[in-house]
Amino acid sequence: MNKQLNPPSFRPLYDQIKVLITQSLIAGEWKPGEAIPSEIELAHRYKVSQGTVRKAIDGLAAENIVVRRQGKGTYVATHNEEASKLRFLRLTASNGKKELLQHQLISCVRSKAQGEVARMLALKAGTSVIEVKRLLNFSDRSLILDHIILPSGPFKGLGAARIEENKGSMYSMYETQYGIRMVRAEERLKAIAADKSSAKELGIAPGFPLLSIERVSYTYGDKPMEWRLGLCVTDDHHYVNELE
Amino acid sequence: MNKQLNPPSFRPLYDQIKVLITQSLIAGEWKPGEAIPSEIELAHRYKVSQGTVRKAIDGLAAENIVVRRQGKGTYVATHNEEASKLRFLRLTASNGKKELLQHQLISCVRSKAQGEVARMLALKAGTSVIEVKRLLNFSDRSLILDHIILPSGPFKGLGAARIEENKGSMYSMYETQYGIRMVRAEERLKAIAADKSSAKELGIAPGFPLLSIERVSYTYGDKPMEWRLGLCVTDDHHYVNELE
DNA sequence: GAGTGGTCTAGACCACCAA
DNA sequence: TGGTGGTCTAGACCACTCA
Repeated sequence: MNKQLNPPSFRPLYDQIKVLITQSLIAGEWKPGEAIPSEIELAHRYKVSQGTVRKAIDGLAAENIVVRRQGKGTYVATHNEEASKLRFLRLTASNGKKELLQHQLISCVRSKAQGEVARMLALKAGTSVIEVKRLLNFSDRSLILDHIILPSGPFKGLGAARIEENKGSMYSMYETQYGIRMVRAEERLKAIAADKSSAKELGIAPGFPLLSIERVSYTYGDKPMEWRLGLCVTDDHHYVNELE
Repeated sequence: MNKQLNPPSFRPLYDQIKVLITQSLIAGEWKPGEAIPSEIELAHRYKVSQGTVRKAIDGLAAENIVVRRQGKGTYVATHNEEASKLRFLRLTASNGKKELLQHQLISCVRSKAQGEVARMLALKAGTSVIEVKRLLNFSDRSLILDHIILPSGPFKGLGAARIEENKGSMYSMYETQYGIRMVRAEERLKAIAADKSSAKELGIAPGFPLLSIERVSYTYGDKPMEWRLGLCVTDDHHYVNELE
């Protein structure tokens, strides 16, 4: 009868709890790798039942923001563990063998955000950014030429030295040095022909087909924080994907 | 105390219910597009609480096997709806425009499964298969050269005529004509140079970089049912992917 | 208004982990 | 043995759809 015609959108309780927990995460109340309070504790804090907190945490776990460990507790997800360090790297050897991965820094300079990249990172054109170029070597063969662009505001002090210290594990470094955890990423793939300079860096012939992977990574609250273009040699490697 | 040392693996009730529902799905008790019984009804049937059935269905919904519609019921997912017809097609125009998609059949012949493809489809080498080649045209430009291989057992009677009848919507045809719904797929992407024959079909120069997408699709119970190799022209298109 | 899925609660019990 | 997450239940109530 006297209901609102357009109820300003119903919002489940567990969703609101999820937001509250996310805010604490952003505020740094619990850092990557640490445990968050138990479900019962959170239930008391937010004055809801354990089941509701549970459902909120389920959502965070589904988004890889948090990791549950039965019998132990719920932990803030991290890129530091060896297993999840390369979470976004989908390139594997076609023969299935494991490989040694090394990085080789080419350059790390400051510059200004421009055009498409500025737009994708939601920055005004001209904003100061850090631009990194590097090679990734798989078992001593250079297979990926990475071009990474970061807003220099949040990544103050990031330079060649820091990158080397962290052995090229960028996502791990973002977390430990800057408290910024990437939650998800969007990629656009296409096949291109290697231009002269890329060919030289990768040790292949110009015109060689390369898999171009453009990636934008997002942190909590869906804020874009990293743009990356990887050019990959895929003669004996491939990019794996699971469709559901 | 007197617990089993290696409890033959604990299996939650809702998981068992999920299996039971899946079996009914495989048996064809409810066909794609139809509604399955309500949660309460299923709860009675399996002698469990509604919450448990609910969790089972949650799992099926997460795997896109089933679709929930609040206030109406739960439906067996289908590829027939216009929206989900191209669920596995990730190629979009770089300018974001919508495009008209048409298929153009090149050939459809019977042959024998061999080597890698036989292995990926879990078929013995020499098993009879159906081999389809076709072009996909985006707004009048040929962009994908598809090579599809299907076991001929489950797809009896599949030929050029059937494909044309269904206007090239393969997944939709598998469902409506054979009751086979693809649940998930695995893809391997790489960049290659177009060979002579592919270049001719696609109307490009030999050596032009192509995005090669090899896909194996699985039906209920993780049974591989289709192998597919798509060669894509990506000069003004790209493959989109979301990493979580 | 009846029926369906969606939310929320409260409480019991199970499986896992660590001390 | 105690604490944590995981399962299961039973029941109340809410939001959506459709006749």
